[in-house]
Amino acid sequence: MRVEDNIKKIAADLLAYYDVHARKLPWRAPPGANAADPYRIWLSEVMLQQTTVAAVGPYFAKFTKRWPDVAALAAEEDAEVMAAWAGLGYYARARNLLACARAVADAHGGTFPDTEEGLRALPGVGAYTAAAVAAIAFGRRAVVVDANVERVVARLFAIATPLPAARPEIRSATDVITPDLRAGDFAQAMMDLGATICTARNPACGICPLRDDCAAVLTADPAAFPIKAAKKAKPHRLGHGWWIERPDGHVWLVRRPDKGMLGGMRALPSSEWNDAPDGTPPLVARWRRVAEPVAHVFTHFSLALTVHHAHVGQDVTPPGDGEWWPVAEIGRAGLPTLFARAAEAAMKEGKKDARL
DNA sequence: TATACGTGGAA
DNA sequence: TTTCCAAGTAT
Repeated sequence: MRVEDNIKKIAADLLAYYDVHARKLPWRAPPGANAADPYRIWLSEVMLQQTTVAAVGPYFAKFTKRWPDVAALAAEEDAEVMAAWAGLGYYARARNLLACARAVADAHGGTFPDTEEGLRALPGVGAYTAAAVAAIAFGRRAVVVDANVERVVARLFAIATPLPAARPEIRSATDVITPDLRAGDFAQAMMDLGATICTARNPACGICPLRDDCAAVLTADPAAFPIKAAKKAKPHRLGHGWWIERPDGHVWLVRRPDKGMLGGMRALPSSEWNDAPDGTPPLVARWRRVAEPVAHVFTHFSLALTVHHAHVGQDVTPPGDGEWWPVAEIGRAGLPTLFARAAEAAMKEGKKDARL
């Protein structure tokens, strides 16, 4: 068989597999439906960045119900969107999501650009997302490379170069096997394959539709591809958080700066997070320390947050910008997971305190 | 090119 | 328990 035929066989095999086994996902137009809605495709792609399908599901449902189109999202207030995103992580995505929605609503007349280049210029839309939306929502031929595609392609061609150095090689190999027609389906098929068969661990090579096309399956350990550079050790940091409660059952919440960890999110006042954080509370009060620090693991460090709890007078205002939030409504504040856990620990401590 | 940036589930 | 990993982007 000629090389070009072999290349075409890969796309043909994969699309045949997809026609039968495509996962049914909320952001995929059902068979026979009208063309995909670019808003829903874009929203799902942003939510899915570094995030599992299972985690995205409820958030996608919530967002599309509350904000059915890009104009509705663009018109929403920042705090509402940030709170709705709380718990999903990587909060820069939520800030960029709003910026992008407003750019589309204002600068593009409410319509998403339909080219990779136009999409790429939007906030929070990188090489992957631009290619994915161009292909899936607009039927463009685009080379879509995410972690699934990287893994599948590295195995198909047994690419021995370690990541991240292998990226250019993987991209051009993906370009070669991407068909002119159905590039969107091809991309989604690659991702389905990577998520269900060509998985990172214990790939199911025995039932893989590309088994006959795969170089790695002929090696001793197909799962070893792609080769990856060793990871750095994760440092451990300490921090303090303060739960300041008023007699009328309100707690003091701050909004974190846009840049940095948990940027733009509501939070408890807290210290810097490092080897030896300053444990000086934001105000003078009778502080109780919650016995067990809240342990939390982020992407590049782990944190033990010591939570402190105090009741203050009704007329007290802690320093800095913030707001009094009803404790009974703390679930609606949109606290990121770390601070949701800290709040939980503080409230537990508060009940103990009340019994004394 | 390397680093910052969340979270929860699986092995 | 620990480690890895999931539809990446911005700087």
